[in-house]
Amino acid sequence: MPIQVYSSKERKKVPFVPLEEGKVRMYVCGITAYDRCHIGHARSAVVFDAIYRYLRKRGFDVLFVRNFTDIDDKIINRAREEGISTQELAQREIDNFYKDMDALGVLRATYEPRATEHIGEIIELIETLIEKGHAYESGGDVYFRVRSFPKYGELSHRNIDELRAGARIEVGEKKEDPLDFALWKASKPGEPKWPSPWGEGRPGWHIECSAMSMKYLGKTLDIHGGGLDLIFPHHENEKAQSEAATGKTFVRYWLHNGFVTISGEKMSKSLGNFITIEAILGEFHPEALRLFLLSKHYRSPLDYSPEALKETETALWRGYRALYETQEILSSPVKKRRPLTGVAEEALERLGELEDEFFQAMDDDFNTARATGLLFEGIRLLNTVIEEFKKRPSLLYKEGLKGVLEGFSTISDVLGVLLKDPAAFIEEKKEMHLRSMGITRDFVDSAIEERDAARKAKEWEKADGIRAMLREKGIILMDTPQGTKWEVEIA
RNA sequence: GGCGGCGUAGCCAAGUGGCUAAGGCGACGGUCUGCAAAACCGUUAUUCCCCGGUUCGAAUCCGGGCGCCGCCUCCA
Repeated sequence: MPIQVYSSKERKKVPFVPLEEGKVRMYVCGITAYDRCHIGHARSAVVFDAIYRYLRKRGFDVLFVRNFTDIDDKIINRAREEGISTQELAQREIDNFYKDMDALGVLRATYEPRATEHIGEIIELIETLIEKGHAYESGGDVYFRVRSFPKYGELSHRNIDELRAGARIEVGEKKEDPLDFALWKASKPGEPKWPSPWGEGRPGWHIECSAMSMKYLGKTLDIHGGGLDLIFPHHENEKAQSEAATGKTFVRYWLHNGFVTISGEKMSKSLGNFITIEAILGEFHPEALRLFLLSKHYRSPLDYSPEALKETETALWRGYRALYETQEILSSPVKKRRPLTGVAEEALERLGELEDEFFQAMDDDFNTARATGLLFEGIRLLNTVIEEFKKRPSLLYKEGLKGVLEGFSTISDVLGVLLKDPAAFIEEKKEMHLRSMGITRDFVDSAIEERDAARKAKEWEKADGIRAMLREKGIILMDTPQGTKWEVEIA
């Protein structure tokens, strides 16, 4: 069974068969580098990162391109406001992008091209379009002649006549038709500019993606992705100009992720209600954000709230705790080969089935929501096995767990969560907490010692008092057969 | 006006013709514990917005209704 993907152009799930067997050419629209990334950018990046990871896990050789738009109106305006150059601004925001993406575990693409580094390719493409009659120069600008491309509207399912009726006609219009869009813009005084056959200017927004995707991936891509809002006009225009230039299908599968809403309202830069990745990471673990973004199907809207993210973080913790205990069992010195309990045997068997089901889930239009369900079913089963081991330790548990852990790690690899060393993850959280509370490890340790003494003397009131005191500082004690351990309260 | 999506437990969320309607968070009961915490076990949707229809059989398909949302403009 091949992978099924929902393609926006067909508006249904279709079998995914790449152009060249075993190879996937994938392009995802990156950011316009003029401001910090918000949670919507995070969703797009994380979703396509999971898709990228999955395709690789599935054995494809994936060529993945994610671009940076480093020249456009918004960048020019913002740079002017800040009194810096557009290059400085773009570079700063690209650095910020990497900071956010690294925290979220988003892998680097094979190529990460920038528009300003491909002016030559852009000009060449525009020249081709002019030669073929699909574009025209007008007062230093170059426009794409939309009506020269009959299939225009095919992707976004828009009727060209209705679009024309609704388009506003600007005064002093240089276009032949209001629907035509700019491929090249003549530069105004003081703006960044590049020489071209039509005078000094800069590329329009849509043309860079066509030029760069075709440079690195060829005339036909397998997957082109981005947020739902890019379908029109951005992707429609990309498709039109690319196909007009090459006469070939530009993209075989168009994938679009749904929006992030905040309290049910659409979030966007223009509405000003956006929340940055940086702000969220000040409060929550980046992995919790990543898991949250993957916990719903990528095409559905996803509503953000701090409460929802806290729930996800709680669940993530449960996962790391289970992994930590699993690790302890694997390194424990048991030698006896006592038989597994029936409960443990069943749990291990079910655990062994999870990987196959995970592939089924991801094959079905990258259903990461179902995949996260399987991940947590796995966590519960792992804990079940751990409980049974504690009752009657046996070497057989170690062997059983080792065998099952590989399949489990396939899931966490692709989702990009639960990958850290559990002990280190827990320690990291403790360090952060101690620092923010302004207390030292010694303080906690000596309080625990004092409490242990009280417990030995059966001075329960005193012992409970110490526990309550630590609890107020967000530290939770756990009395185990191996002594008292402590953990940090979540969020 | 045109196009599209959604409505599943207290909340979030999979499932789109037939296995016990995944999973998470929360709540309650139990095991463990001096008491807790963590973890596990059990309970928490006889039913999937409402009304009709198709079918041996529907949360899933069709028709109608109600409610919510998105796109059609720069935007992940």
